Amino acid sequence: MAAYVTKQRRILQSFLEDHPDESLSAADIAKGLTDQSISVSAVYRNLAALEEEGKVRRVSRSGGREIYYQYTDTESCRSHLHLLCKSCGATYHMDKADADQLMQSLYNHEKFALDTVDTVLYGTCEACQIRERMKNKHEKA
Amino acid sequence: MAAYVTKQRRILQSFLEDHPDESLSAADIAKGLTDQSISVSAVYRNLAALEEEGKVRRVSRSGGREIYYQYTDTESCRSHLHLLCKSCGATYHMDKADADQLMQSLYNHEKFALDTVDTVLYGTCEACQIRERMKNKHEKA
DNA sequence: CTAGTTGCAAAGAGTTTGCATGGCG
DNA sequence: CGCCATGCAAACTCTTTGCAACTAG
Repeated sequence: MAAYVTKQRRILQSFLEDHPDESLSAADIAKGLTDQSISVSAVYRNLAALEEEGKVRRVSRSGGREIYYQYTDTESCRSHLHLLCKSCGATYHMDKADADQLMQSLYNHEKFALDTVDTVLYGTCEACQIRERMKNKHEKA
Repeated sequence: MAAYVTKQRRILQSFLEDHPDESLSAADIAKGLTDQSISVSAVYRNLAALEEEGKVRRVSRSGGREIYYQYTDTESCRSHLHLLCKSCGATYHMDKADADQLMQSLYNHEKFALDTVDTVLYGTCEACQIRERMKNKHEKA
């Protein structure tokens, strides 16, 4: 699958490493990589490869209208539930105990087996809540 | 927005009413409506209108690769967290108390304000878990 | 050397849109 | 009657693919 470590792959991966846990669209990535020698097709192909390797996670917002790629360096990530801020696109890890409790209650009450890889919880992170509160205040004034 | 109640709109809505809480792709819907007088564009346009009205919810699976529409008759739905079975596509409502507790812990521990409209929890429902267990048993045998 | 990878451009899938016609109220 | 919605086909966006040239190992 990832037999060769090509120049293009290194370019992409190093770009992603500079933006860990951010939500990047394919266009964002392509834009960040203009003037570096990598083609759009290579971006897509390597993104797909990295996704299979588990280093890149594909998420979507607003029911699939927007698609983002997120690079995650750490290995520990796969078992965590992820929180995605709709405002800034940053990803957070949910507290392990909370996640376990959620899975327990889901299983106990609805017999639903939660998939931690596919599930992403959307909302607003603390920084963005504050920012939005300030914006609202200004608008009202 | 939904000024006129046209024949096509009635066709679509009645089809959706026959498939409540199911995950239907645009193609599924179009297929189910061939030989009825409604065009693809009308399907898309009315789907978008129904979504704005809150009667249809757009969800996606596998990071936006697949997009589904779900019809929800009830009004009470908007405040619920939804569980989506990756296997059969059915939607379930999460127990209100569990949802509240989840939102509380998220807020207390990571100051994260969960958005119940955008968030969908993926996993496997009870029926599909049983079905998959049986399948595995047969494959091993 | 030889198989995986690249770039390009063409092909595809899925969805949206412009415009003339038709239908709801 | 006037405005909204429809159907059709063309346009669009995003992504994938075929193929010859290239390059890592």
